[in-house]
Amino acid sequence: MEKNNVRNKIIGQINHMLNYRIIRDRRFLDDEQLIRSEQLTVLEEIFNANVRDREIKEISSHFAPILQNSHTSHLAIWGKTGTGKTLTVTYLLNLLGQMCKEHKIDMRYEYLDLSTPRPCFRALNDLACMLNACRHYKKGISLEELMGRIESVLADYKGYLILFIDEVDNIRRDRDAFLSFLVRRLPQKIPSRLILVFASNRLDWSDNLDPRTKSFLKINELIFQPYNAVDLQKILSIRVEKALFPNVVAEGVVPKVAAMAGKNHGDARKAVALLAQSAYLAEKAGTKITLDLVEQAGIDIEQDKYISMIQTAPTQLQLALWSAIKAVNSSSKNICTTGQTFDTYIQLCKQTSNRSLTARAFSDLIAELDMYTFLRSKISSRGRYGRTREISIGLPSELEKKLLSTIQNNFL
DNA sequence: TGTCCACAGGAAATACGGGGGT
DNA sequence: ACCCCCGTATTTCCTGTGGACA
Repeated sequence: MEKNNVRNKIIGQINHMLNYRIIRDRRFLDDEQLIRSEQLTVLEEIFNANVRDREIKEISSHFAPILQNSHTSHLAIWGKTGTGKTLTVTYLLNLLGQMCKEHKIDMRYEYLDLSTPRPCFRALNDLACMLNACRHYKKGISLEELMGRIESVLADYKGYLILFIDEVDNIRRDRDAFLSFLVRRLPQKIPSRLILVFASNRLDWSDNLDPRTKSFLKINELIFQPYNAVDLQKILSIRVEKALFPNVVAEGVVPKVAAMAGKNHGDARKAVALLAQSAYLAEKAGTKITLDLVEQAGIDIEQDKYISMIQTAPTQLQLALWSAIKAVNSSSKNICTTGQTFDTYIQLCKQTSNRSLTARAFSDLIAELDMYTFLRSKISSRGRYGRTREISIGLPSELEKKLLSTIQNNFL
């Protein structure tokens, strides 16, 4: 009996799902899953919708001289994440590559992705690998040696060499060494005509640079503005068309998604993520994508952000949040002081056999949690009862519970 | 008006750890 | 393999502070 019930339920659910399919091709809701050529197709459609016109114009006119066999300067690109720097430049350089082929001009282009921070050594090593100069080394090879190898593989190449360095500001430590190699040394050692393209999401990345290096970079600057709501709508419509079945999107959904993403940072990736989550919810609920679902998706994403942030946070920060939640909940007024929280923290450290930090360090942790809005803390003076932070948790209780259980799981 | 609470938060000292040089 | 160096995390030490209370 029981079994049959379950069976029927499952079958019913599956049938229901089949009738209410929303997502046709999930991959188009997540760029990571698209292969290069598909990414470029999507991008082409976006460009066709007149998005990023100004930037495209600038970049192409910057590189145009190559086709007449004359030289052009380096290029620095600035823009926040999700403004399409990487894709746009990659696309244009590919195109340029084809055009050069047609014009029988030697052009080679390499893309160095520094989206995860790494020291000078790694960056150079990666660059060398891309140029087929050597394999990956952990260590045991000097910077000098690496540079030498890079130079020697390029020794015979006389055409244009375009190096696109993405997220330059991610080089820790001797950024100067890396850059001055690229900017000052490399051009002198190799016969090719070197054009550097730097991308970064910090406007000030070139500020604390060796002035000599800086002056060698006769840099042309180009700024990618965040997408506005209109651009985002165009981008989203393309995704809707590719990823979803027809007629599953309610009136006004796309503008709403665009508006929500635009209000934040104009980050296209976030907009697409929001659409994806809405679609997922709709499929689960067996309805069209409605405005309410978009709203819910926004909340989900927001909450996920908190949870993944705390999950990847250092253990001490997790403990601090745990103790803050615990202390606040056990207090009568839902407010407690730094001292109370710290006491709770010490207990928790004992329980979970973790080393505990000093009150001073703990106070910094609280400040950090406050900064990331995991909690509220405001300094208040209680006269002879001292001066302290009044700590309270400002999160929705559902999220608070989720956070708490995530943290606790980490300490099992 | 002075005292004193219970911390905040700055500065300097010190511990730590990973990676480079030899 | 070993040592050194440097950036970061944490500790130590310290000065500052607003208002209740006597």
